[in-house]
Amino acid sequence: MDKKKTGIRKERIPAQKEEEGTVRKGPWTMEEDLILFNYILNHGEGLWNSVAKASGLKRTGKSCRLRWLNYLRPDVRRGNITAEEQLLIIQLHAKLGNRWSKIAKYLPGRTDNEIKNFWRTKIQRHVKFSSSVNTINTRHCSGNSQSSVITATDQGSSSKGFDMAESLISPATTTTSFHMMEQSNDSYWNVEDLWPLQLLNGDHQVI
DNA sequence: AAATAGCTCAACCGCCGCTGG
DNA sequence: TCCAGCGGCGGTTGAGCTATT
Repeated sequence: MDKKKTGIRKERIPAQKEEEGTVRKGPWTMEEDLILFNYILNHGEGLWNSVAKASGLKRTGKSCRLRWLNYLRPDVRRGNITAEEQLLIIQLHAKLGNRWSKIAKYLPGRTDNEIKNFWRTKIQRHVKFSSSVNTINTRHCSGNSQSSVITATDQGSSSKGFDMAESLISPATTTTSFHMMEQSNDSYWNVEDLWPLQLLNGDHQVI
């Protein structure tokens, strides 16, 4: 979305006093990204609590891990989920259910968060819409959570998932439901932007 | 032009499983 | 065996954006 071009999002939580020991929450700043990026480049992934402490970021280890995995990782791909990927997601979801991290493993460069968001915003809405219009037969698809429409409780349901995948990827639906996939690939600052900056080796200098 | 409804997605929360002491 | 710490995961939230009225 273009919102990403507009700069850093407003703090979700009102700017906290930067007291010693307080944990920062909300959107990451470019400076924080750079620090984390440099740190992981130099020390590698893992031991996230140590990363959080040693890097000087006032973030939790979890937050650092999430930021790295979902955004900073060099191999992360953003936006433009292809029709093939959509099909794969649908098929895998039919097999695996809401195992987003498992599904993500089959989609190199895609994060579980991205797939989860994709499913919720695109597929689930589509299914809801379709079921209300076409009364899709979902008798065999039992829900296992509030947010799940199709699940893998029935391991033999993969073919059903495939049926739905075909229906979703059909040209008609592709042009209607999926044309909104044309989203921008950029963000506030691209990860690529951090590569030259990492030469600064984490001295917090931001151009 | 303004209001508002709808959509997207980054980030948080809470739970669970694993591991080491 | 129990417990604490940690990482990983799935669900949820809400800010910011776009589209529509």
